[in-house]
Amino acid sequence: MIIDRSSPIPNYFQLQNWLREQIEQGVFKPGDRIPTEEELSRVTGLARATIRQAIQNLVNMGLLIRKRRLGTFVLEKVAATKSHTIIGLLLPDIRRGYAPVLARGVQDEAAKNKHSLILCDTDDLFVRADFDADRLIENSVGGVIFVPTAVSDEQNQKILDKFKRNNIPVVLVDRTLPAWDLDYVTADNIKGAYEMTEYLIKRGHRRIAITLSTLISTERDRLEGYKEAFRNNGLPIDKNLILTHSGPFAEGRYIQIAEKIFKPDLNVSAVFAGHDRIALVFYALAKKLGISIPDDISIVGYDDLNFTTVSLTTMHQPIYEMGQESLKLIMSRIKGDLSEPQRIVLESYLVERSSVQSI
Amino acid sequence: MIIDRSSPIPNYFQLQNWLREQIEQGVFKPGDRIPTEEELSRVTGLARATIRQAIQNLVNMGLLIRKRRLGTFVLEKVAATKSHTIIGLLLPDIRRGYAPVLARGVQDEAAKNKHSLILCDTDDLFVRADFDADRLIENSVGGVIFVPTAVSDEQNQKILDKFKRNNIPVVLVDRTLPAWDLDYVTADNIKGAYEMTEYLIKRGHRRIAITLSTLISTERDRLEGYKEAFRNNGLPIDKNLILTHSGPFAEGRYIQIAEKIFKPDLNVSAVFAGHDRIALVFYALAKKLGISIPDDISIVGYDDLNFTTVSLTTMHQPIYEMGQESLKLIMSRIKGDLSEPQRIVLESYLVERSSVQSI
DNA sequence: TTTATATTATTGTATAGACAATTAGTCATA
DNA sequence: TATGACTAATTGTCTATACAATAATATAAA
Repeated sequence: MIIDRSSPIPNYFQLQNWLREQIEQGVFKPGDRIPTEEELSRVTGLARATIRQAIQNLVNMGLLIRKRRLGTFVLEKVAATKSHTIIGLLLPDIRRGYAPVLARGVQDEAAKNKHSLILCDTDDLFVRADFDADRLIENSVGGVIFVPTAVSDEQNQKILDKFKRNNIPVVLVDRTLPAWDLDYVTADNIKGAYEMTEYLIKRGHRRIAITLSTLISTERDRLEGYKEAFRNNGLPIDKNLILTHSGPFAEGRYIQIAEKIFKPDLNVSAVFAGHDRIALVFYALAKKLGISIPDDISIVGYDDLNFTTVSLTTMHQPIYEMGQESLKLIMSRIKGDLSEPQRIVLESYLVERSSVQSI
Repeated sequence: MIIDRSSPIPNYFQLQNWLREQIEQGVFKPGDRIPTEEELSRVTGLARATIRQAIQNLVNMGLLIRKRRLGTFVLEKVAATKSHTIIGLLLPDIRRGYAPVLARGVQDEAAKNKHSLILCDTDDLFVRADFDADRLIENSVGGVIFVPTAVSDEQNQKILDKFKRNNIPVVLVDRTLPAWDLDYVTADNIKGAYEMTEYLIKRGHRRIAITLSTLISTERDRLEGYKEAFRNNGLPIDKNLILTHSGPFAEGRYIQIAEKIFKPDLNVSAVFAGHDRIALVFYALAKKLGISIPDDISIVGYDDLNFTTVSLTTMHQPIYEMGQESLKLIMSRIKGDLSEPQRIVLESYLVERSSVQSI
C-alpha cells in the first residue's frame, strides 16, 4: 500500500512523496494525467482533502498542473528548470595561478547560452568550501563546477554529498577525487610530466630535482609521470631529488626547498617545478643568489601561465578549454543526461622557451 | 464586513486579499502576530479550513510565517526580498591586470553576509557589456559593480541607463564617468601620479616619458598628475615625451611606443608606464634589446600587480580594498540608502623597488 | 451544417468537526 | 539549581460531505 497509517509521517506527505517518486522514476511521464482525486482517494483510503493537500504542494513545487474537468498533469521538466541557469564555480582563489583563465573559459562558454556564473573562492579550506556550498544551494544554482580543495578526499566528498542531497550536479575540474561516480574534466598530468621529464633527459640531464605538493591530485600525477620517465629510460630514481610536501601552495615552503636544491652537494642540473608558480619562486631566489637560469641550472614548469618577464619552458595546460568543457558537461547533466560518468581528459603540450640548457 | 458572501470571488481569496492589504498598509506590521485562525473564523464566519487556505497562500507567498502554539506572524520585508542578494560584477577580463584581486575583494566582502557574485567579462566591448547587463537583469541581481568599459562615455551611460530602468543600483569602480549622480569607488590617480612623477624628478630625472591610453579615465588622471608635477616643480613639459593612444590595452601598440622611447634621439632617462602591464612590455622589450633596467633606463609602473620576477617600483593601488568598499556601497544602496552619490577615493602609496636609478 | 443545450467528469470552494503535535510557561520535584 | 511533568494555546493533520465552476463531449434543435 502507498500509505502507512501507523507512520508518524503525515499521510498527505507520504502521498506527496509517492507521487513525486512516480514522476521522477518516469511512471508518470511529462504530459501524463495522474489519477483523479477521487481515484486516489479510493486507492489510498484517504479523504479527498488530504489528497488535495498533497497534490497542491506538488503544484506549488512546479511538478504538476491542474486543469478543471480534465485532471492533473505532470509538467514538462524543461518548464520547471529555467532556461537560463546559474552555475556555481568553486575554486581556490581567483587571484592565483590558472584560476582567472579557468573562470574565463567557463564564463565565455556560459555566455553563449546566456547562463551565468557565481564565483566562490574556497582558499583551499574545507570550511570555506562548505560555506560556499550552502550559499550556492540557497541560490538554487543549476549545477556546480568544482576545483576540489587541497584537503582530504573525505572532506571534499562531504561537499559533493551536500550538493547531491540537493540534486545539484557537480563536475570536477583539474583535480580529481577517487570516487567512481564523478564527472570530471582534467588534463593528462601523468603523460604531460612524462613528456617533460623525457625532454630533460634527452637534453642530457640526469640529476633532475622535482618539487611539488602531494596534497593535490594533479601534482601527484606529475610525480608519477616523472618516475615513469626515469624507469622507461632505464635511469635510477634518486629519492633525494624528490622534494615534496603535503600542504597547499606556500611560497616560504618552496623557498626552503629551492635553497636546498641550489646547494652544490645535491648536484642538480635541472629542476622540474610542480607548477609555474613554484618555478617563479626558483627564478626569484636564483636572481637573489646570482644563479643564472639556464646557464647554471635549468628549470621547467607546468601550466603555462602567461608570464611575460621570464622565458620558462613549461607544459601548456588547456586551462581555458577545461573551463569550456566543464561548462558544457555540467549543462548536459542539468538537462538530464543520465549517461555514465564522463571523464574528459584534455591534451597538454610542451612549450619550449629558454629555461633549459642542453648538457 | 470583510467577506462579501454574494460576491463571485471565493471567500478564501477575499480574506487573503484583505490580510495582504492590512500588511501592506501597515496595520499588521512586520513581526506582528495576526489573529488566530479561530479568531478569524469567528470574525468572518468562515470555516477554519477556509481561513487556513487563505493563510497558507500568504505563507507560500512569503508574507507570513506560522509557528505552532505561537500563532501566525508577518515576515520582515527584508526576509521577503531575499536576505542574501546576488551582485553582478562587470569587469573587462578576469584574467587581466588587477581584475582577479578586485573580484576577490568584492567576493570576500560579499561572503561576509552570504551574498553572492555573478561574474561577467566585458572585454572592454560595448556589445558584451550590453549583453551581460541583460543577463544580470534577467537574473534579477540586487545591484551591479561596474568597471566601465574602455568605450565612449555615452555608451557606458547607455549601460547605466539600462540598469536604472530596472531599478538596479550601480557602483562604478576604478574608472569613472562624467555623470554627476553616480556612486563610485576609485583611487586618487592624479595624486598618485603626481607623487610618482615627483619621485622621479627628485631622483634627477628630467626626460621622463609617459605612455598610456586616454580612453580610460584613470589613465587620463595619471597624465594629469604627471603634468601637474612638472608644472609645480617649475619644469617644462616636452610633448614628445607624452605618448598616448586612445584604444584599449594592446601589447603591440605599446611595443611600438617602447621602441620609440628606447631610441637614443628622445634621450629618455625614465619611463612612467600608465600601468604595470605596460611596464612589463617595456621589460620584455628591454631584455630583447639588451637594455638594462634600471642601469640604462629607469621605469615605474602603476597598480602594484604581484610580479615576483621583476622588481618594479610602482604605485600600490588598493585594489582589494576597492572591491570591498564597492560591495559595501552597493549593499547600502540596495538596502535603500537614499543619500547623496558617494565618491569613495582610496589612498595609494609608492612601493620603491629597484627599477629606478638616481642620476 | 451549424448552433444551442444537456450531460458529465473533474477540479474548485466551502463547512463542521476531531484529534495530534508543538512548545512557552508554570509548577512541582530531585 | 536543574529537571521533569503538566497546562494551555495554537497550528497541523485528517475525515466526510456538499455544492460550484469549468469544459469536453454528446445530443437536440434550427
